[in-house]
Amino acid sequence: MKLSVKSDYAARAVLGLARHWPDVGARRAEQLAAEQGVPSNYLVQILIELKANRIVKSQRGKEGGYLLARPPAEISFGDVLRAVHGQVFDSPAIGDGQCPPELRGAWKKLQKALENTADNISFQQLLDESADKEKMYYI
Amino acid sequence: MKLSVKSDYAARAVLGLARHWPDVGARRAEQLAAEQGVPSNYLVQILIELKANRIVKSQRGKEGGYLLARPPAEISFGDVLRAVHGQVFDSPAIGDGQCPPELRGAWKKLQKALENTADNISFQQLLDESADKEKMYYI
DNA sequence: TCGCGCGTGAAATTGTCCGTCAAGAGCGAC
DNA sequence: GTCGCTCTTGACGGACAATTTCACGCGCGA
Repeated sequence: MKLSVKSDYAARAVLGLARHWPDVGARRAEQLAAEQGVPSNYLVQILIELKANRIVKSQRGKEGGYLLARPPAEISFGDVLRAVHGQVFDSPAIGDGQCPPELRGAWKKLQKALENTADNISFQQLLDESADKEKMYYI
Repeated sequence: MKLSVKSDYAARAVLGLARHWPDVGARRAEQLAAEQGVPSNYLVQILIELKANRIVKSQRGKEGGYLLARPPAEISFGDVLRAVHGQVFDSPAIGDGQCPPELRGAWKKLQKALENTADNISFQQLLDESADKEKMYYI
């Protein structure tokens, strides 16, 4: 029900990187953290998890930093959520044999609904939204 | 996002009570707890919250106990979830001014999806499901 | 008035989240 | 090769919520 700030931070970081796609240069973690209002030491941990799930890539050394591992259109909200938590949605009831089967079905329905929604939001869409909004201001 | 066992316990309790609707007698908390595999002292607290939200009623004294406050058809999963936690879905991002508006929109989309799904599952449906299943075994 | 079961709050325990820190390892520049 | 920059990794600790148990007061029927 209540999701952690971690997922929020992760989404912000990915969006921050997506805004520079397909820029060649990598972005430093600290810079990204400052820009998104996230404690940098914490963001680093999140970025590592994102990297383990092939959502971002990293580059060491001078001029190093992070960049997206694939185009924003191929990264969904669900991907990011699954990267930082194990799953998009989890209820102890689903794995509990004591739970009546009707209830388990209900929990799974909620799970499906959330996963489908999350998987259908790509970061490309978010970029397009902000682009549209700018255009509106422009007119 | 992992939701707590509390919501699971609450759902089980309501379903347990719904199975006896519209029986007149109240069901004792301890009996309900044993039947659903829930620590009884914890269940009592949950029942109090459910009562505060007009989902169940209580009766004191001998022959006392709990019973549904309204027909199972008028109790949704969303009602129960809102009773035990404050909201069905909450992200710190939604109330955070630092969060880019596109992201806030995305979080709200998830929120809406979950709430709609939860509100569209009534406990009457769950009762019907289990009835259907029994019928299938019967054939 | 007595017994039964609800009502309520407090305490103990546990676990997870959030954030920080420090030492290690790879890459490029010189 | 050495130096500086940056990621990498693991550990640590306080804060906070979830889970559970306990103790005692209250209301209802017999």
